[in-house]
Amino acid sequence: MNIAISNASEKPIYQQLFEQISAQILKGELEGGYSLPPIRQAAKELRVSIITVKKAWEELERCGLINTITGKGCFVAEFLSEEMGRIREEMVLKQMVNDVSYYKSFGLTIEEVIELLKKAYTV
Amino acid sequence: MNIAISNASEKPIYQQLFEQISAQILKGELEGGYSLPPIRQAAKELRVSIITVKKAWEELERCGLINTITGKGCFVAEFLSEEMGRIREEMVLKQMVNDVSYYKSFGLTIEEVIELLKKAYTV
DNA sequence: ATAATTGTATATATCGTATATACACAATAT
DNA sequence: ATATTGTGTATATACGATATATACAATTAT
Repeated sequence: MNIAISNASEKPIYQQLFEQISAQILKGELEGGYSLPPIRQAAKELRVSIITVKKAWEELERCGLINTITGKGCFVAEFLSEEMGRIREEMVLKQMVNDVSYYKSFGLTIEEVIELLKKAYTV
Repeated sequence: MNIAISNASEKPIYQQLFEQISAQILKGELEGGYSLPPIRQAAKELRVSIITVKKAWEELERCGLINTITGKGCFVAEFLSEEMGRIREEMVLKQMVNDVSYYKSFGLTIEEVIELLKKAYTV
């Protein structure tokens, strides 16, 4: 499990977990059928409560990215690679629409936003 | 006062207020020296507690966008237009660096992000 | 002076996040 | 079969951020 939790981040821990795992799944880094670490192990490794891990796993389940079976474990769902690409864009776009409303409120044109974005991307 | 509060938004009310007012100031829509509405009036108009308004105004003060004088009111700070542009970019860029980390985590290149951004901008 | 208008401070309620601990289900060893 | 271990689940608690109402202090207008 390759996860970095930041306590400094304004994002809640379960959200950080969710985002990083879902990104790994949708990049194909975690194959379909692969078993996520048991929540106790993940919790211990990340020095976090099992409830927090569970909450993240629940979000993954809700998004159809994993299948949870009580007593067995949590398994990465199977996707065609084109499907993965679509879902990935969908998730990013959804967030982006939110983000963009903020940029727009400052009266920035899309050209200006793109210029700033290039800066932001290199940070 | 031209403000839209959404209770559905995941952003806290005071944050929405802060963002919208600061955008208006930095777009030059609210001129330097202009007096913001008294917190009670703003609170009544927006159907929100005066504490919530105060919290937003405090953030504006902290960012140097307004000057608060007890018993008198809150006044928009004076800026040169080039200064306004700089501050505006600064604020947007700061937020953008945050947003971009999410896009990056999905392994998207900057070109892909720009394409999605164009879509998001038209929504 | 005093009343009205402005921002400020204190105490309270509610909700989301995070936690520990006890519970229930499934697989495995005996 | 059944006891043990490993898995996810549910309940109760703590804490912090957000939002509120009400009382306080400073300024202005009369």
